[in-house]
Amino acid sequence: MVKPYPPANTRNLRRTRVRQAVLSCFGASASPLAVPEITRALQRRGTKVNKTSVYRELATLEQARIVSPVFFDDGLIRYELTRKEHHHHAVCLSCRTILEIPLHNEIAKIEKHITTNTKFRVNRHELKFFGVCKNCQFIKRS
Amino acid sequence: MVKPYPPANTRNLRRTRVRQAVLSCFGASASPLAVPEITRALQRRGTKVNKTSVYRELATLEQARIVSPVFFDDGLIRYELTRKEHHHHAVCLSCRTILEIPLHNEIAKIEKHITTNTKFRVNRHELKFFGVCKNCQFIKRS
DNA sequence: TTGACAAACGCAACTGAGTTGCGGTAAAAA
DNA sequence: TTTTTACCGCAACTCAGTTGCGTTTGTCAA
Repeated sequence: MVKPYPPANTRNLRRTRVRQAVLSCFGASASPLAVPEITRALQRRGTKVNKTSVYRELATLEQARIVSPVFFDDGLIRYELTRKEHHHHAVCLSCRTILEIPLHNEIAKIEKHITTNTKFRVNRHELKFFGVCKNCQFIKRS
Repeated sequence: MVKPYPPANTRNLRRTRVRQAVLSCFGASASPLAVPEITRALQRRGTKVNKTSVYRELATLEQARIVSPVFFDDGLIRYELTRKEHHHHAVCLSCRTILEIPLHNEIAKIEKHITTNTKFRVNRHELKFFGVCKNCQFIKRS
């Protein structure tokens, strides 16, 4: 299990059926997950959960800093376990696998450049790459 | 009017009421526009348009390379007039204004770095900044 | 162990973006 | 003017995400 950072606010977080089920999905997946994916995954393994509960569970886990939202271009709100190190994502357009790419220093430099040049105060950024992963480059497509 | 790039495929594009109305919105706005925004803007000025027509119009304009989609984190698909120069966006979280920031070389360097290190072939990327623009930094909030 | 209380849950109904099918309208060519 | 077909509007739909509300359940204190 990955340790959350910053220290999660787990006060008042009960050990419940839905919570454990949702967290187990994150433990089993390398990629960020959206509600429909979580719901389907749990249904497949026979765990019945209401979608409203999953939405609320993710809101709770986000507030507790246990998960963080990730946005791609399909309109879904995905979540991943909160990490200490800021990182970026590379989405394989063939198999939809999501690679993690840490680029802390490079972007920090760019942010400084923007602030000094345009007076826009940058709070946060989002950077993602779309392309084809190592594996899929060697797979013939029908 | 900004010249589109690459050269737009305007064959079979008729000069119609909805098309002119939608294009006029892009001419009047510095920020990327989503369908609900376009529809509301046109209604405000008394131009009645069906939302389905606007969706289809944007699909047509995108295929003709006249507009390009832009994605932020609110789930809406926005569009802007296609530009020759690739650029990035900075979203002011206070007034929702969208600044344009060209960073061509910096990101190209990073992409090369990724390809050589991870063998992930990058097709395109998306980079956006969120923060407070120059103007809003000097406005007191209630 | 039990009772109380708040957190958590499920259900139904809703919102709002985006899509589809189809029949009617109109721009532009013949 | 006629013909062709791009374009348009309407109704009905899908699907992610939200809200209200009544019920269940985990936890803690007595």
